[in-house]
Amino acid sequence: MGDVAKTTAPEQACPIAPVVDIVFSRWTTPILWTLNEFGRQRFGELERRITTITPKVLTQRLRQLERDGLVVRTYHAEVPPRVEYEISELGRSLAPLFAALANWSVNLDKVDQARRDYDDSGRPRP
Amino acid sequence: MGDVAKTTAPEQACPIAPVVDIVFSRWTTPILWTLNEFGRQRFGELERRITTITPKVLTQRLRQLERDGLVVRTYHAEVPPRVEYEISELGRSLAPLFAALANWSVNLDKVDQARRDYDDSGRPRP
DNA sequence: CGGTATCCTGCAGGATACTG
DNA sequence: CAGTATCCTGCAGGATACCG
Repeated sequence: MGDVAKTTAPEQACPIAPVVDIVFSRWTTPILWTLNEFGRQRFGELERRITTITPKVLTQRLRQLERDGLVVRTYHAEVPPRVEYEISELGRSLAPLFAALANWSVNLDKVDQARRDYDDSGRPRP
Repeated sequence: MGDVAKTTAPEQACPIAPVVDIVFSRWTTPILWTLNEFGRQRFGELERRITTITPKVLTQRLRQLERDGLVVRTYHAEVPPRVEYEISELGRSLAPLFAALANWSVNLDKVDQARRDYDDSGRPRP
């Protein structure tokens, strides 16, 4: 014991921050969601479904997710080449999390209302 | 029916994206977590607990969270001024979500392992 | 088809200084 | 104490072009 001191990560006394970094970094949510919803699919399909992402960024994020073990990449050495991505077992273990997120969506209109209240109550105030 | 076409938000066919934007935008997690853990507290306390955040950014995020109805700000017109922040009812409704996140932390070492495997297996490969 | 390689840009967020 | 006000910078991510 001793060397895995965890270094008490600077910005976070917050134990969930590491998970957030992995799961909710930019673009990862739509990618994982899409893979989870539509199953194994090719690069181009993902590109078409996540309409505003560029191939460069899609590649970057997929690599990151693959490295983190959340996504599995399968390369088929054919002509033309075919690559398929699917969510891994570990990735699938996020499902309850995503479900919880989806459930919380019922509160979105409360957020909207709060924003309206805040905005036309002239805040920020002293 | 009809007018709430949802506009099929460009980047997301993904229904959880809006929640992610609200709850997991930069710094909001440690702030909400801290407020949830240590209860109502003053600006300075938050600043000290979230060690690497600057006052400017802390203010920005707190305002955002206040506007979204997740945090309540109370201003006491004393000398010196005293301001307290606490998590709102709506904010507290995120607790199960955070719990789910915390639970998933058990998988962090799997992620670590996956990274090690990926890295010293010489990937990315064709 | 499934990516790289380059170049470029906006803007989140840091540093620093000041105030009601 | 609890913020603003300024200024400045890095780098995530867009646009575009090309390749095995």
